Amino acid sequence: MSDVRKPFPFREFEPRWQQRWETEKTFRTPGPGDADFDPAKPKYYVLDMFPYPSGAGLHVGHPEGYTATDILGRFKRMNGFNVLHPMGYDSFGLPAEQYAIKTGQHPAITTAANIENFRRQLKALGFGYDWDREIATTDPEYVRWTQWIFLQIYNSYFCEETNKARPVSELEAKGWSREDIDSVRLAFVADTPVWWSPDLGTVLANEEVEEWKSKGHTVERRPLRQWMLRITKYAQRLIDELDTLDWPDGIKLLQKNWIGRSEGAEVDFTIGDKTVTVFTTRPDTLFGATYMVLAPEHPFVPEITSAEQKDAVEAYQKSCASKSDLDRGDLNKDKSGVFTGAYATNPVNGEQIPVWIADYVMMGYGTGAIMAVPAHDERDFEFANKFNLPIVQVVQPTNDAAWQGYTDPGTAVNSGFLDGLPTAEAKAKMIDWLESNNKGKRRIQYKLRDWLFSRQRYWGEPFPIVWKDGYHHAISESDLPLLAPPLDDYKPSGTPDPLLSKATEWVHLPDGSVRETNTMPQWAGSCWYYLRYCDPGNTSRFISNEAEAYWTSDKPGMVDLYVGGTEHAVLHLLYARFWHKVLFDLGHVTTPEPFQKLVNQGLILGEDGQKMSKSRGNVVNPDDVVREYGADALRLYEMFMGPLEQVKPWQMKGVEGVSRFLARVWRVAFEEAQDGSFTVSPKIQDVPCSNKELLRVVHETIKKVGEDIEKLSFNTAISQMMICTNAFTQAEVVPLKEFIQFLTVLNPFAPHLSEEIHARIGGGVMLSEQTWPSYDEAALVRSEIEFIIQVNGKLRDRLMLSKDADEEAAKAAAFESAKVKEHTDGKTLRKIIFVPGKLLNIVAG
RNA sequence: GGCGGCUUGGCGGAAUUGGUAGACGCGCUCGACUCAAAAUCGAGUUCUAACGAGUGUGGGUUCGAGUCCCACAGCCGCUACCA
Repeated sequence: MSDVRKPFPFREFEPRWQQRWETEKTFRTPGPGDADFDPAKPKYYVLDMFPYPSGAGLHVGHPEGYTATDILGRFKRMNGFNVLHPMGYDSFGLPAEQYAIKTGQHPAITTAANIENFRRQLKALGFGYDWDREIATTDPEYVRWTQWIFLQIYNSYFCEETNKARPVSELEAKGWSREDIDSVRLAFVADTPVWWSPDLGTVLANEEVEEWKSKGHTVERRPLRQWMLRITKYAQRLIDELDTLDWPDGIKLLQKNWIGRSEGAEVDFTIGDKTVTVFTTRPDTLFGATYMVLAPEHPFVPEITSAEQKDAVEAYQKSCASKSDLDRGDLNKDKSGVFTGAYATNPVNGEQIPVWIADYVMMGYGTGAIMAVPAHDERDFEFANKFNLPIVQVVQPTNDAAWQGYTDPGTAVNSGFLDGLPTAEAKAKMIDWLESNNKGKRRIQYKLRDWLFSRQRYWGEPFPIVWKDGYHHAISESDLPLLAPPLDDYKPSGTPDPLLSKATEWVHLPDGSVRETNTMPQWAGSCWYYLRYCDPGNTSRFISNEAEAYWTSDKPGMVDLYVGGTEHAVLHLLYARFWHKVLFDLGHVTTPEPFQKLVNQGLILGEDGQKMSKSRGNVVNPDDVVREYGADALRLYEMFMGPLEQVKPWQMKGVEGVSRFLARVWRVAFEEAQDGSFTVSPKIQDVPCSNKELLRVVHETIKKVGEDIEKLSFNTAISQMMICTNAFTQAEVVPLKEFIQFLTVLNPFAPHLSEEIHARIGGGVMLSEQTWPSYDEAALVRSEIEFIIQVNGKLRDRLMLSKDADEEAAKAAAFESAKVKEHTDGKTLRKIIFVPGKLLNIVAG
């Protein structure tokens, strides 16, 4: 089937143009330091989320975003911008390592092969990337600067006064001790309970646990020494500075919810001689606290548990330890818990309340302890009912709702000095009371946790850290990049020791110090790659000041447009913002944010309307589409499917449709001879356009396509080009100048076909090097316009009238119309609505 | 449970500030070309025989609502006992 004659010879000319763009470096982007760099030219930085080069190759989701940015980039180029539109690979990652475990082959080999395949596929789609700027996060030179940035973070602390990162050398100068400095570094070591998978040989992030468990791997909870990044210090800035960005509201909200700011108070309860602090957002309900709950892992539990309850408590703790957070949540909505036998004293009224442990309280949030107010908290209410604990009303609902389980604001009752106050005021008054009596304080709590930054994998950046005498030390910058040595085998050892600990010679240094053997997570490389594109060959800095200054913008975010999938709404986009802010604080970059405008492309579903997946057998391979219909057809179809941001199903028939459109453009230009060769159509003539209607369509197309590209509304731009092509097809004469203007407009969408036609009809300089045509207002004007005539808002007739017909003229014409008369005869005229150039509505009754 | 998004012909989708609903494409029907078919070109295609009705459902505002307001339903994503 694949060898039938194609309506236009894309298999011949597409690779030829790709070759030419490559050898001539058509899309090379000059930057500061280059001989041909023009600093006066405005810049435009349009960025794709770079792919993980999997063994499966590109899927059709990749070219969706990539084509969109390519069209925009080519368009901006044609409009005089110096466009930075780069591509690279996020090439560290578990699959290459899993393959290494199976075969013993070094992951670098698999990775290189996958990158080569990705590059081939990307080039076959004709994207206008500057390939000289291509980067891979696994390149030693790239690793070097990832490690260098890590060291900047490691050598910084968060200064609360200035709300910024500062070098720890400032603390050294102030005489801080080594321990004190280590306790405030933005990169620090902590013993944290983590999810450890023995057969994968690594810890997993919370969000990875279910995925790997479902694949049959075992996962257990273990306290391990881990590197953490103190992202929580940036929580407030990460929320506040979202407002300066041109991102979809949904994504901003997602990030805000992820960071999860809540305002409330810490309240100190006492249990015997111990003080247990709880966090609450409802200090106004303190009088209604009838029991206390500690997380099962809370450190005080063993100490406060009574002898009678010891066995029950320990059994309960054990059963919780094996459950994942998800088990504790979704799968176990049913409340469970055990009484510890201890009682706590409520600081506001001295009441003794029982202390329980229950897995609905998490150690990781707040203080790991809560005061339970069952009357006004759903979870506490459920728990109290199950275990017959007292429920005391302290809020009077504002409506006639029942007070049991009423969680909305209301009026304080049974609450001593708070009685009669609305909730908001009661909260404030209680916090004042707690602070002045030294029983608690105002507290802002975030859901965001510090970032667990170490992995026990092999295929990641090693930490540029050595250990000596129990302290960690940065290695010298001149020793970067620090690369992992090849291993004899990549199988996990079955212990939580990182894989790199197998490389004993590498680990043990002559001076007696040992290397850190953890590696960085895959997120590290993607946190700053957009910076490296600006200055990829720099050997003395991660980005030169000149390149940074030129490619950055006067807006808070550096990159003008960033396009990628929603799956990165929180993690990648939050981590990259965090790193950028640290670099900003330290003076290495001049904008506070990395990405000014963000657009999420919608998922492409399979032909069956389901998510594409191997198991469903509905996956579309872009290589097949290119072979059958050509790269231009694939590009065009992906853009014609619907709005970029929308979820939409694939339809192979639709690819045929756009392919037919391209064939029609081809046939406007050429006639096919008997032998299958193409000759320029005699309809193409180098004459002024005398066809006013055709001229108008061409200029409307120039205008609309330009406007639509700016709006990223590619589907409507294509439909306009189809209209224009149909007009050319039907015209007796195709004026050369207008046809070339059309080809120029088509070029960003279908670069190969438009270049080929243009070259064959003798157009001269490559379209990719041409400027975007301007449209002529005069050509757009119609002398007569079809006016809509309504009676009582219903369409009754359409009349051709002069474009500037006034109300009187339109009215006169309307009352001539039989169709109008039919609906107005015998009625009283009440009102006339007239919209110039558009419509006349006769209100009669 | 919470948050977000979506709902327009047989299908993907168009519709400025509220102003011709269904652009463009797919599919389908008919015609031309052909011995024939494919391809191509041309015509038609929301439903209804018609009157009319029509943008998930019910209400509202307006001369006029796919678009604005209120209530409801259904799908899809993300998140999950966050105190």
